[in-house]
Amino acid sequence: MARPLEFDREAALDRAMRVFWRQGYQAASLPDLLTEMAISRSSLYAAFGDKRGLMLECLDLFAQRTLQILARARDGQRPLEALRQFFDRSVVDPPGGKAEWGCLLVNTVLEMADVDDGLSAHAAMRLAQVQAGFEACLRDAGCPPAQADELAAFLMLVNQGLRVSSRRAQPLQARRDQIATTFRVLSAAIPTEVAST
Amino acid sequence: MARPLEFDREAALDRAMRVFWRQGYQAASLPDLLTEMAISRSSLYAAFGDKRGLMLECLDLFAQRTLQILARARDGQRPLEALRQFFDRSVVDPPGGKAEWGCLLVNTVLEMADVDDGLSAHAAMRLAQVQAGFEACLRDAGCPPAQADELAAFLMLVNQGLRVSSRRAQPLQARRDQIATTFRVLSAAIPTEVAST
DNA sequence: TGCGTTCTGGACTGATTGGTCCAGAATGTC
DNA sequence: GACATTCTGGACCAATCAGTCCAGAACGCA
Repeated sequence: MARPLEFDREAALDRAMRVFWRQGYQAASLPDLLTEMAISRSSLYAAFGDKRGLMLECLDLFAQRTLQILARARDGQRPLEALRQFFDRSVVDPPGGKAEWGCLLVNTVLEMADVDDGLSAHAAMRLAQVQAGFEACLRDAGCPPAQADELAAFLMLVNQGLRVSSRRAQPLQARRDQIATTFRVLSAAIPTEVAST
Repeated sequence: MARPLEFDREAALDRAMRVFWRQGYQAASLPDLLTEMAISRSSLYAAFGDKRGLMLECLDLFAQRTLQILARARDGQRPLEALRQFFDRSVVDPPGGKAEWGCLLVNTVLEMADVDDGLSAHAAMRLAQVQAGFEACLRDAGCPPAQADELAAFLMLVNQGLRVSSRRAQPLQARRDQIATTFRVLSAAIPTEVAST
């Protein structure tokens, strides 16, 4: 054995994720990535395979962090309040990035559909996991399964829409208003015993 | 004067729009565009300037058609029913394209943000016009101005979310369900005199 | 200290990109 | 029919892309 470590793989992956998040997959060139990650070409290929492999790991990392946000919000919080907090956090101060970059998963689903179906589908799959998180949260709130499924799909719709709004250079307040409207509209539509749980 | 016409500019623009719509701006290569448009390189540059100029015209064309759909739906229809019809149509059989391609404006806003801010902003501006169309429709339904503004923003949120869902390979029925949920939730939240107008 | 292994910087490659250019074909006018 | 003008196909260009490769540096072990 010799020369045991190379660089901080985790930190480099985090940096790469930020580049893909901000610029998208295609526009993120190797030089862009290498500069931000502060490693050399050979190191990248040795550690992550190729650009596509790096992207897959970034998608997984982003999804994992998103699920963490949701999990933390659920901790000791009324389920519906947890969901609202999740949206607020995503749109105001996402950890490790800027709200104006939207959501890496949503960005990738759109950008890579019909370009690299595998990448798009992978992002879509992770998005489905987040939706499952919404559903679990609604069940906790006492929603019957059928309604939890329906409303989770609706919340994912709103999540996707918000992430698009985030990239439209709309003022922060406009996005806050959209969240407020969503939950006002939502709480008017679900049984009161759920809304207040 | 000599050699008066060259090719059908309008038809070529329509073909180009489909390529950008399906593949996105960056992934649509000049060869891709030229093949689909069935013209030569020189003709494209003579008629549209460059790839970016062509894209700008495609965005305008897409926006114009989207507004037409909304206008036609409003014609002799209860305003709220017109909106529902607009969403159904967009998600089921958009004219000149496939629902699975989502919305060219939404796709472009996301793809080109932080890559070509001008293009992204142009798409966002057209999207704002569509939102203004929603607002006008709600006013027709008797919404007070403040509420029309708020709900139009909410409907745009749903529109954006639906267009993302369209690219997630979700079955058509799932998207239909999301529309149904949206309007069920929506009609529970607005004054009954508006909902029934 | 010296060996063996692993990592790394940078040169290199072939393919593809958007864009330019020009010779020649096509057409309306006289 | 000849000219002037416009359009078009395809060769061409520089720049950039992702990915490969190798010589040498860096380190652990003995």
